[in-house]
Amino acid sequence: MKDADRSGDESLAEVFWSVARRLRHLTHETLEPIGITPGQSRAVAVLMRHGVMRLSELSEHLRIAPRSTTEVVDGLQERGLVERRPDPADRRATLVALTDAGQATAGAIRAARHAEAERFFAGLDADDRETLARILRVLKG
Amino acid sequence: MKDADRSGDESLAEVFWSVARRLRHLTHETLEPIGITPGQSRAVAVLMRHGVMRLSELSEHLRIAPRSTTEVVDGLQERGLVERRPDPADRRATLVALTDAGQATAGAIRAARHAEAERFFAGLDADDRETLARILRVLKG
DNA sequence: ACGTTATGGTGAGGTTACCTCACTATGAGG
DNA sequence: CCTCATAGTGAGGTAACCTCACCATAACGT
Repeated sequence: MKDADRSGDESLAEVFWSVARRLRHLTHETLEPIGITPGQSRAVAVLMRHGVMRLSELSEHLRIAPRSTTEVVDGLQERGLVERRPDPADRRATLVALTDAGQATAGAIRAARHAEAERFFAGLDADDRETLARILRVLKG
Repeated sequence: MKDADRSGDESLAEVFWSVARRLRHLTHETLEPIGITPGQSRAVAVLMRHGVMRLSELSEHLRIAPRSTTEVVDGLQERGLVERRPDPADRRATLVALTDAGQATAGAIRAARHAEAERFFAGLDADDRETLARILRVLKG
């Protein structure tokens, strides 16, 4: 009865949220052994890809408020994964840089994320994945 | 610069979250004039579709903890959209039913949601929507 | 019929991941 | 050098979840 219902209530948006929910749980599980939150993991990925940057710049990449970025960076700094340095070009600004430990962790995260994606998208063949990517890019706006 | 970056950092999962973010904001906007939260709206939809049910049953439909359902129902009750009644068959249980106002609001929600979906999925043709639905159902697990 | 165990709902309190507002220090333009 | 803008952060708030403990009631085993 429950299982029958569970496919019952669903508009496209509803299904989307079901999937989001599953992905969120999976991500949480994946990241927990590494001792990092999803938000922190995103920040590490950005820093890995683009290198040292200002806090404000990081918040643009993450698309969250600057104040929220402060918190993410605080968390990473506590874990010794990033460091703050003064920006020599602007004494108001703070640069955020991955430490060596941070770069090592970034590798671990990448591997874990990759494995997670494999598990999550296991039901889809290459065509479906590509189609999904295309459609999502449209919806991203 | 921002816009260029915004297409930069993205695995399939990242894009998925971007879309989720956009949908969340849009939904919030849609529901705000009606004075209802997204969670409450989901509950109303379930009640509209399946009629009177126990709180515990509602929490299964919503896939949230029973305690959380209590809160959603509290909110709806405050707004006069649902009422609680004792279950004649089990004195421990509480039935949740839409009031007349609740049913009227459900109609308004449906219309608003529909318009929202139109806006959100505007970039997709019928084929793409169907494909997306199929893929998401797979990912839902 | 009666003690044990399970279930339905909720109080209390916590978490996560965001937010806004106000403030300080600094920079930049007229 | 005075005014206005910008970078980061303290303080405090919110939404939507969660667990744990508890009470009332029900269901079961003997």
